[in-house]
Amino acid sequence: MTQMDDTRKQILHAAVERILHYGYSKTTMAEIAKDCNMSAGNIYRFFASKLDIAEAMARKFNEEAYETFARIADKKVSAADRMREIFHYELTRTYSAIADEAKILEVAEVLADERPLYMNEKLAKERTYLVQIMRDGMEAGEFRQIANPEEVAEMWQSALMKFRFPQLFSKLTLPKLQREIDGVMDLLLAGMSPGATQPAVWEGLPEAVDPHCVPGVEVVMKKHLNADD
Amino acid sequence: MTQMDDTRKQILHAAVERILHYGYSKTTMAEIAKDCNMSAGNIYRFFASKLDIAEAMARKFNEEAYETFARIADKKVSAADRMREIFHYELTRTYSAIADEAKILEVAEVLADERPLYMNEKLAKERTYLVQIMRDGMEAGEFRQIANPEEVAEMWQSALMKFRFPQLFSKLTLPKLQREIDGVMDLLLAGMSPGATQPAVWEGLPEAVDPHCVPGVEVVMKKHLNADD
DNA sequence: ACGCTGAACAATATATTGAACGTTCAGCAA
DNA sequence: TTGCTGAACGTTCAATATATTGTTCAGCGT
Repeated sequence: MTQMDDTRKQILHAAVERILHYGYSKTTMAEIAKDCNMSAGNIYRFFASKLDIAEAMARKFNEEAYETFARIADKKVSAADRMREIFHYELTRTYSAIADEAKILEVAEVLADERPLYMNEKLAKERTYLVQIMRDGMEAGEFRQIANPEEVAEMWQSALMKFRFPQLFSKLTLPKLQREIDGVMDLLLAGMSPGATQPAVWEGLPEAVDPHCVPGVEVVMKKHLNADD
Repeated sequence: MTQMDDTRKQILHAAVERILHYGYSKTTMAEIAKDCNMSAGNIYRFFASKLDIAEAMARKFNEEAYETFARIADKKVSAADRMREIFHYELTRTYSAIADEAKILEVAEVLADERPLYMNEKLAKERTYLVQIMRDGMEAGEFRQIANPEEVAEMWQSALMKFRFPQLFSKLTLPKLQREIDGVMDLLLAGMSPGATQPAVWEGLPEAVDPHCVPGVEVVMKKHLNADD
């Protein structure tokens, strides 16, 4: 049904055009429809909601990243450098995208708010590449043996969370962010080096039972958290 | 001038009482004043602003933490366990405080918003203890030699940022947060183990010049960022 | 002099209202 | 039947007016 697909693409194209120029909240379904010479109601035969248009926009934006991840993961350089390049690439890519097209930030914010599962999906997809690189590194003797690469990949993502939407989390400049992300990755990589010894299991406090258990979804707050130098 | 100090304490006490019950924005200077049998104007002889009362409240709350940090740093257990305990303690402490007194969250939010430098000060103070423990660990041969402990301490804080105000950043339960923070710390500690080799300096992309440079202050956003099964 | 009040002021928050918006769907057209 | 429209609905948004609040300070009492 290429007719349907074409119309979808047309709508998405018109929406991206407007959203990049006026922002997500300032572009209306009626305007997108007018750009496509159709009624607002008709858009709903192609997208279930305005949010779905934003998600499609993000998917398009991220496809490029997945391709790059795949290319980086297959590079013939050290696994450490590939790990670094993945996160460096993603940091620079999102930072510049937002710097160039400031209105993208609003889309990211809305999606982070309303589509947490999509964010999750993206993290999961990224992890497959991290795991692949880690296995390579283990095989090559560059990394120590890691029992649970999938879990360690999650820890990398956790430790590097604040670099994921640079302008949402901090007002640091790109060079500063790059130096900081490198610093963290230096430690993480050292922790995976062959000589590194996994620390003894820590007998922490007894696991507290949490009465305020809202399963599943992470939430992130807005505005200043700390300052720098 | 103990008279002055007493009045300050009285005001702070009344403010804390009200803020814990009604929240920061819902308690007015006039109400605090009435509780102290004085006029609102008089409060300003003891606190420069309402925000300063919130900051004093946080300082009081955090003093307890610094004492604990000092006690942990001097413990006769492995440096690794001390590092872990510092962050574990802080995570549990802030998590429970907010779980018990939900209104504290608003104070944290306001301060993070309006007093970034105070947050910074807190991080700097925490780092002195981290550095002390790291030096201990190096001396004991438990950690590898680290050229710049102050910088590595910053990287720890960066990697563990999301655990600092647990309920602001995520809706994960405390047990889940604890498992995740332990996972990240496992990696960081392995990276400081004597056998760990610091990765070769990474020749990253040429340092991009950032036109959107807002020096100094970090900003953090609100709401959902990702989800977790 | 000193400590404090309470009126006054500017800034912020709250309430209200009308318009605009996302979304649905009965019905028209092909 | 199928594809689409445009009116209708409930919600959200923006603008305005109103009230509260944080903050200041002239002046009063001690």
